[in-house]
Formats: sequence, C-alpha cells, structure tokens
Amino acid sequence: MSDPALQPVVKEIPPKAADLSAWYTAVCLKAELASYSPVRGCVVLRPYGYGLWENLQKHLDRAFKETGHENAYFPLLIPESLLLKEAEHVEGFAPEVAWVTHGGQEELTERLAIRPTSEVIIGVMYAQWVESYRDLPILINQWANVLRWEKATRPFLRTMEFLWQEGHTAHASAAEAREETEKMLGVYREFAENVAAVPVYAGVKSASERFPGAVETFSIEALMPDGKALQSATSHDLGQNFAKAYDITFLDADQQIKHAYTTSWGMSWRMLGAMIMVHGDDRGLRIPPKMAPIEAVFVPILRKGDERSVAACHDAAKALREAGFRVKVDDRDQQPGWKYAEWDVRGVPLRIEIGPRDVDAGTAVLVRRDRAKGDPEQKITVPLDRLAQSIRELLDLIQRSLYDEAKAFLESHTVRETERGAFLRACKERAGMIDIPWCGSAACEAHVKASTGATTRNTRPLEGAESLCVACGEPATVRAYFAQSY
RNA sequence: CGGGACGUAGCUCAGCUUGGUAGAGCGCUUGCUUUGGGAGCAAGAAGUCGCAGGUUCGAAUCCUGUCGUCCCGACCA
Repeated sequence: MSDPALQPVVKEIPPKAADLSAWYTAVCLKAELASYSPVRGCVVLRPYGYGLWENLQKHLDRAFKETGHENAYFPLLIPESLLLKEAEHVEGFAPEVAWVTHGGQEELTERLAIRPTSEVIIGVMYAQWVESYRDLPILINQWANVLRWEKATRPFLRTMEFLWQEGHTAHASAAEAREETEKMLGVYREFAENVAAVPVYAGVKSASERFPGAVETFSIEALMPDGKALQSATSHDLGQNFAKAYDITFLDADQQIKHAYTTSWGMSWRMLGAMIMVHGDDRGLRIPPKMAPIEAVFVPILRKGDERSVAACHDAAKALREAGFRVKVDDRDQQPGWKYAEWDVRGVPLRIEIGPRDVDAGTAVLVRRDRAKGDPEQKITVPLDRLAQSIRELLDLIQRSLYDEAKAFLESHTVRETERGAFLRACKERAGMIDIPWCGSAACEAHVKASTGATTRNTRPLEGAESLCVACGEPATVRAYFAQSY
C-alpha cells in the first residue's frame, strides 16, 4: 500500500478495470446518485441522480411529443381478474408480481397487483375509449414507477421499484402498429447515442427473449466494459393479442368490427446505469454534457486577502445561466484540490477555475473531465468575454468525444465469428458482441446459453452471403449478436 | 431461490480465535493559519457493535433465528 501506484486514484472508489461491480456500486453511492434504503432492493434516487433522470425525461419527452404522443397517468393497482386475461403475459410476469391483499384491517375479496407494467390497465381503458376507426390511433405515454419482485438487485440496473416511461398505442392496422414500434425504437436509439452518448445495436429479439404477449420485441443493446450486454430499451409490437384479451375493438370504415393492433415501449432508469458504466473512469463518473445536471462548475481560487475570484465566478455564472447553461459556483470553504476531486467523482463535464492571476488577466481556465490529468488537451485558458462560446464548443467536443470513445470500444469488441469453437469460446469469455449468422431456433439458443451463459441480444436480416448458423450448422435465417447480459 | 462472504462512529476497517463493559484512520464541529489536484495546528462531538432470542455472574466476542448488502450461479421486459 505504500506504493503510490497501488493507491486508488479516488478515495473509496476501486479501479474500474479490476472489479467493475465494486467500482459501479461505489460510484453510484459516492457521486450521490443513489442511496440504499431500508426497503430491500429499492434505492433512493438522490437529487443529483434525479437530475440525470430529469434530463433523460426532458429529451425523451420532447421526442415523444414530436412523434405525436401525449402523456397520461394510469392506476398503480391492477385487479387480479383483469391481469389474468392475457395468458402469456400473466405467465411471464407472475413470478415478479407483488400483491395487495388488505385494505386497512379488511381482507380484499379480490387481490390487487402492483403494476409490473401497464399493458393490462391501459388496455382495459383503451377498450372503453375506442369505438370507431376514427378514434385511432391512440398515442399515449406514461411516466411512472413499476414494481417487480426481483431476487438480486443493483442500483439502476435492476431494482424492485424503478422509474420508467411506458408508451402504449393502439392502431387500426398491423402495418401501422409495426411502423410505430420501429419508430419508437429509433427514438430510443437516437436518445442513447446522441444524448447519453451510448452506442447501441438495435434489432429484433429472439422468441425466447420476447416480451410476454408480444408478437415481436425490438431492443437496443449496449455493451458494458466487462463484455456483458445491457438491454437499454425495448419496443413491442403486441399485434392483436392484448386487443383480443381486453376487447379493444372498433368499427372500421368497411363496417366490420375489428380488433385494434397495439404497441408498448419503454426505457427505464437502467439507461442511467448503462451511461455510468460506459463512460466512467477511475476518478468516478463522466457524464455526457447533454445529460449533466451541472454542465460546468466554477472553482474560485483564493489568495490571502484576495477574494475577487469569488465575485468573478458569480458574475460569469450569472451570464452563463442567462445564456442557458447549467452551471454552479462551488464557493464552499474547501481546498481547490478537494473540490476538483469531488466534481471529478460526480462527473461534471467542465470545470472553470478562476484565480487571482485570471482576474488580473480577464481569463478563466477550462478543464475537461473527459481528459486525463496531464493531457495537454485537459486545460485551456480563455478570455472571460469569450467564455460562453468556449464552453459551448468544449461541451460539444466532450459530448462527441465520449461517444466516439464508447463507439470505438463497441466496435473493437464486436467480433464476427465464422467457426463454432471460436464462437463458443468468445461467448464464454465475454469477448463482447459476438456477431454470427444464426438459425433462429430456440433450441440452438438454449444450447449456447447452457454451455456459455450467452444468449442472443438481438437480430437483424442476413447480409446476403451467409448460409449456415455458426452455432449449430442449420441454415441461417438472421444475423444475431450473442453476449452474456445483465 | 442455491453456494460463498460480510454487517462495529458518517466512511473504510481493527477488536471476536482464548467472553470482562468501545478503538484507529478519514470525515464532522469550533478557532487560527491556508487555498492553481483531496492542506496544517489545536480543541471537541459522535457508536443501544444490523435486529431478536439463547448460554453466562458478565456477550461486539459463543449458539440459534431473522433482516440487509456484496460476489458466483439460477431466474428475469
């Protein structure tokens, strides 16, 4: 422990590469994103973590509105009799449903499920609202919490109660529903890559990974530093399954009564977990600027008897706020180095140092969080009257740089295998996204899972030349990414 | 849900083997000096040892149960 090289860079955060799990948990807690609570498997989302969630909401909500959706809110509790109507759905969720059995001292005649997802209660309401093809489509999103009785939990990645949004739409035709499903998958992909700076593979889930009750499930999948994949959002084409179970019918223009076609799609705070793992380093979080609750933090440097820098920071911060930036002045009574370390842990993209020398010169020092200490690109000095432009440019640069870094990792850890032995080895060793022509059979997938722990993450059409499944030798029907998953 | 580890001050942990009434570092409070990568000195506050039983004159320590956290596996939109 006396060797400085063996000391952790940040107190109480272990090196990321050595033990991703320990690093991840420590960062979530030390950056004050979340706290464990007295409730098993449930975390408190602290203000800084909630700031991340609000930025996710802001961007996604705008995208939902732009694609014609409206927000609404449905009940938390679902009567058991309603839940039982879609057999596959019930079977899929039964092990994870929590039940309300009493109201006060009185035992209920019918148990109430705490929603694990809201297809049921929303489907029941849509059945009441839809009569004519003129009532379609219904395009509604809900921001909500849901509860699933999980056995093993980790902050954001899997918690019993979690925050998410769930879109639920009903359409007059299968084609329109499918179009909606794919459109929202695109919205998620756009968000993940352009806002959270997390590159993903978008595609179709295999039958065994499909949402219970869906005709087709699409997902975006991100790759974590340990080579495991993380499903970051899903979009489901539910066909007429739920419409038939919950009687969502309409009189079409041809005077025939028809069942509607429904979709559902969701992204949860798990996306934050992906962002944390993909970008973080040994100093803590690195938050992409578009997601950062604080884009830049001012650290004034004092000199005995000279506190001009504090006022200079506040003045500059005020101007930046008026220009639309999210900035903070850290004027606490602490050493600058202490503050640097703390804001590093919390992943603020830019630090702005103003000291006596800067006050005299009318400048500020900008320090990029995405660059290492000692990197010549880490610090630049800019004139105060150009601060807004400089920050705008740097934030854009950091946003792009984080994405490029993650993209390079994904690409260098996406391996196209053509030989069975090498394929199975890559799956077992968590080499990343293992890309093969695949037969699409559940038995083949189950066999790969049993011998390596990996499953298909998602699939896409063949590129043309491939003919046989690398895993089993049967004719290939799609290309698939295999990986172990969170 | 199976296998393993852990739970002592806000944090990281020592003490437990061999029972005797609570410790360290960091953090926190106050004052002074400091401040361009986790400052220094001085004084001070802070823990029903996760919880519940049991054994014992006496339990952080031994036994049982329980709750929680982490790791591996199983399961899991």
